[in-house]
Amino acid sequence: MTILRSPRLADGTARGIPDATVARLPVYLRALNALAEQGVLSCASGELAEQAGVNPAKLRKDLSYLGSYGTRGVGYDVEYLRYQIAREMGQTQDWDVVIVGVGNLGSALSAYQGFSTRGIRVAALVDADPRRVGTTISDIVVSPVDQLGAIVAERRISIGVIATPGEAAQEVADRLVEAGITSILNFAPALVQVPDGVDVRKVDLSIELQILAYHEQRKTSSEPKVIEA
Amino acid sequence: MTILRSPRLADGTARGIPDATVARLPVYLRALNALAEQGVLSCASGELAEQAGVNPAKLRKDLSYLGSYGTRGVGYDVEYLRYQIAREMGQTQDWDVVIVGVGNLGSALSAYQGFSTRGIRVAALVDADPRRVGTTISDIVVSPVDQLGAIVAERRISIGVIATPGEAAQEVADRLVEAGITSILNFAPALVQVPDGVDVRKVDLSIELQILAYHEQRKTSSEPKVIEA
DNA sequence: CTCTGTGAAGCTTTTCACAGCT
DNA sequence: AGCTGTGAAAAGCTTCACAGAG
Repeated sequence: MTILRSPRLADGTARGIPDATVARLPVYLRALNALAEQGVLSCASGELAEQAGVNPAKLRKDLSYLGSYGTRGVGYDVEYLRYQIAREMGQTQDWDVVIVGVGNLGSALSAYQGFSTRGIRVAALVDADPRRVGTTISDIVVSPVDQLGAIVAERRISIGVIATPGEAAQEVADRLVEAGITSILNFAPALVQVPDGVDVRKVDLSIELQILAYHEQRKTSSEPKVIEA
Repeated sequence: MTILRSPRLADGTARGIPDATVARLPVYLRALNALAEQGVLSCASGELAEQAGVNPAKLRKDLSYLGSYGTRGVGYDVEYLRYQIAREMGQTQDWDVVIVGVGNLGSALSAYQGFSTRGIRVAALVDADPRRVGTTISDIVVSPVDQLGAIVAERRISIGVIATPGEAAQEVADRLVEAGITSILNFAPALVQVPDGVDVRKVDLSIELQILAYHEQRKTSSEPKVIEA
């Protein structure tokens, strides 16, 4: 898991945006799209921040890493800012992804409506189970794992999604890396080891619920704050 | 979105574990389970940290917020530590959750194998579409939205999962809150507003891929680092 | 000697508050 | 006057390095 960092390079365009900011830029993009749909042409940091669910100062600081795209005394041009963020995020092109594992989760991801409007295209599906190979899911024919290399090369895919059970995750990651994938989104409840230069992000569905359960427990158990004599 | 914080209370048991630590405790729990399955009875912070994919110092610091459960010169008793973390996380009980929206994602979540072993039980499914109401998914009959209050009260559910399209998210959140839910996991690509005292966590599938795409873009574009004359 | 538990240092992220542009 | 862009302060998180228990 390599997360490239270079806090602030002093060359032409400002480079090296903090991770926390990168994670929020897609949120701003969505907020700007919502405003654009409502016909809003221009907005102040406060309005955009509200749409995005962040504090206005944080929003301005985040945007300042990209450049000075606002107008003092006025605010931001919705369309212009939208384009600038999209460009910075690499969203002026579409990104093809391959999903490995077409069980319930993999199938749900293949059908997910939210991807296409965010520059993500599910380009290929792969599964190890011969009974699933050849079936069609969301208009895509499922390929066998051993064709991964060919698919990735032919379609120039650089992002892979692991949607298999935890036990298979490491082997799938190895195959993805071998096939030339350099970014992996891992939904399997397992750590995967990858060589330098390959990024991995992990989404763990149980962990999110476990964190909520923790807070839930504290809400109910800490209510009677009795001081003992 | 209320995230309760109280950095360090000086009462009996150490209270107020940092958010970052809470988010990692389930990872340690999984690592400990893996070690227990391999028959390992005791382990040092280094081994456990490796299993969990973190730095040993961070692991020890995290555990120190719970208490002193290790033995100097030796390490941690796997079973004992597992129990202590589980207790802290509220995992000595099972948590019932209700999933709203049984489209592809909701169905996948209902069938997700990883929940049961982590103390999460999908207790009810709800959908607004009358064609889905009454169908059975993963052995659970889908109920109509207007029964949410009754279901939540009867089964004493405190955690709700939103797996609807973005447009429906706010209304679903309102209904969940009205029904008495105090923790929400939101998979819909939209912000939801909730009153104080209700926790919301958000998982956004596109955003994770957009972040990977950003790093991917920089990998390829910054390769030829040519200095101009 | 080994490995934990933890102050202290270092780094990142957030928030404040205001100078400066329009 | 209004709102951005940003240094500087504050808060939070990670890592170091070592005292101290076994």
